[in-house]
Amino acid sequence: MTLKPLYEHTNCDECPIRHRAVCAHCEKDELEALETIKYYRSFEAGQTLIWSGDQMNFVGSVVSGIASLTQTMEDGRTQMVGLLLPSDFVGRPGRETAPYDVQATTDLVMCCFRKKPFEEMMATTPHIAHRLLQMTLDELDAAREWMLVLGRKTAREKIASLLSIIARRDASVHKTGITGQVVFDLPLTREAMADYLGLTLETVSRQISALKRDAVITLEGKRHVTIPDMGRLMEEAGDDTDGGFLV
Amino acid sequence: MTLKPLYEHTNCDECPIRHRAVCAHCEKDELEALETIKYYRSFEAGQTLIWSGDQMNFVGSVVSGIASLTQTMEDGRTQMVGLLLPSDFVGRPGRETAPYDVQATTDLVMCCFRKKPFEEMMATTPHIAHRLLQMTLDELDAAREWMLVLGRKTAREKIASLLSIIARRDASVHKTGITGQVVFDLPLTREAMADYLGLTLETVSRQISALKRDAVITLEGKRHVTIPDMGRLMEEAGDDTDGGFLV
DNA sequence: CAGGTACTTTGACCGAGATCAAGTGGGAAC
DNA sequence: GTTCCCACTTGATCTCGGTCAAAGTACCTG
Repeated sequence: MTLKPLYEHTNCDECPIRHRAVCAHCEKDELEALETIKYYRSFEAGQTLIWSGDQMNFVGSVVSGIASLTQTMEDGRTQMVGLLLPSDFVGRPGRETAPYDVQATTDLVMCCFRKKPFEEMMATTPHIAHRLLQMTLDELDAAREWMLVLGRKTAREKIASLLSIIARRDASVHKTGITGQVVFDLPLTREAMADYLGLTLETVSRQISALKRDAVITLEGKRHVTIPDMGRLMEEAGDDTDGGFLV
Repeated sequence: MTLKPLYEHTNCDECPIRHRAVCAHCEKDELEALETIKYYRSFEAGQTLIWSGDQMNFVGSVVSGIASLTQTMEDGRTQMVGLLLPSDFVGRPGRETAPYDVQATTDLVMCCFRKKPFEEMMATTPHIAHRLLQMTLDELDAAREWMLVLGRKTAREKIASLLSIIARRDASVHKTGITGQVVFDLPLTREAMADYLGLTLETVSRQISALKRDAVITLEGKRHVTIPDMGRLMEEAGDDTDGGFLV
């Protein structure tokens, strides 16, 4: 259970998520103020950072890795309600307790701020509050997109939707286009995908096999995915293909 | 198609949603500034205020009635992704085009602001921006709550969840407790409920009949609902009953 | 009052996805 | 190498909710 520090930078200038995180619009002096209240934490894959109902005493940004927000019913049924990628924000200023479990889906590094000082900064630093509003509105859009997926799409469309989102995000990070073929590693287990999509892991597995059989995707091992034709995948996802990819 | 003005007030002091809307935290002078850019509009039940993809040239608050946000796939499958009650905010500052259809589910009165001036005010009026952030975070929570409903609950639990939410909101508006029996009118058609819950209208109808048969609810006519025991309904919804009702 | 329209209910049947139950494969520990 | 473990795959069967179809009900209009 030894946690090696996976991060090499300690100041914001070298921060890989600097341009997208809550602090994106901060001026030099604001950034310096933030530096005084920030600290890094690492988590191992599978760890729960925060339990639903817990006191939240920090907020922060995902620096690397993936975190997920999960809701669980008494009988054990679980639904993932958020997938937090690098630069995404964790925590809710102005609220005492966490409404969901927050888990490290992969090994994870977070840039944390103690909650109180951060809230105080928000009040005095419009750039932070404004950026947080933008990010929250984006998350709300993403959540509503998922409501369509959960409520109305078939299992096959759900899988295709998830793959297409991961592929597009990956392409945008690596700055490769999304016209030709896209290659990436699935950062989620079949079970995590099932929890995200409101399916069982068996159905996830079956549908991935079906997409492979129909040459919509290619698999090397269980996790390494190649999408030969993004347009085809988007069709399978039931999305409008007439241009205009969001994000 | 004559639209009678359903609102009687024109200044913010008498506004019924004054204490909950975006303008809730505004000082007198800020309110006066808002008054100069605001105007009221009425819509009839069924009307579409904004089509997905449209230019949005106003934002605003629901004063009375109910509006809904809807996403539609090419083949006609639709999913409601937001239910906007009085005081809820419509529109997204900083974005050009609407991501969803906005429809009047009942007759509707909106307090509108032209978008440009409103965005300018937001930049100069921290009370508005801050309130909007709060409201957006609340909506995000609500959206995530719905993701659990859509992804993991049974048809019966879905209906019970919807009824419980409407009942609790109604109780909070009328300031009646939620311990004894709760009485309200369903503001949605069976089809709208189906679109909200990711079901068909037949299933909605059947499950409502079943809840009636099992004495979880009582119906007078199609829309007038009595909940004899809120605790029982919450159990049927699969929610934690151990206290702590949100909102 | 007759007829129309919009909303709702109910029935019969079917199929996508859940459930239950074996397997398979690959990496790590011994 | 062998064993264990865990993530994953695949098969057989069942079931909840969807689909198709037919009535029923309330309200509005002429």
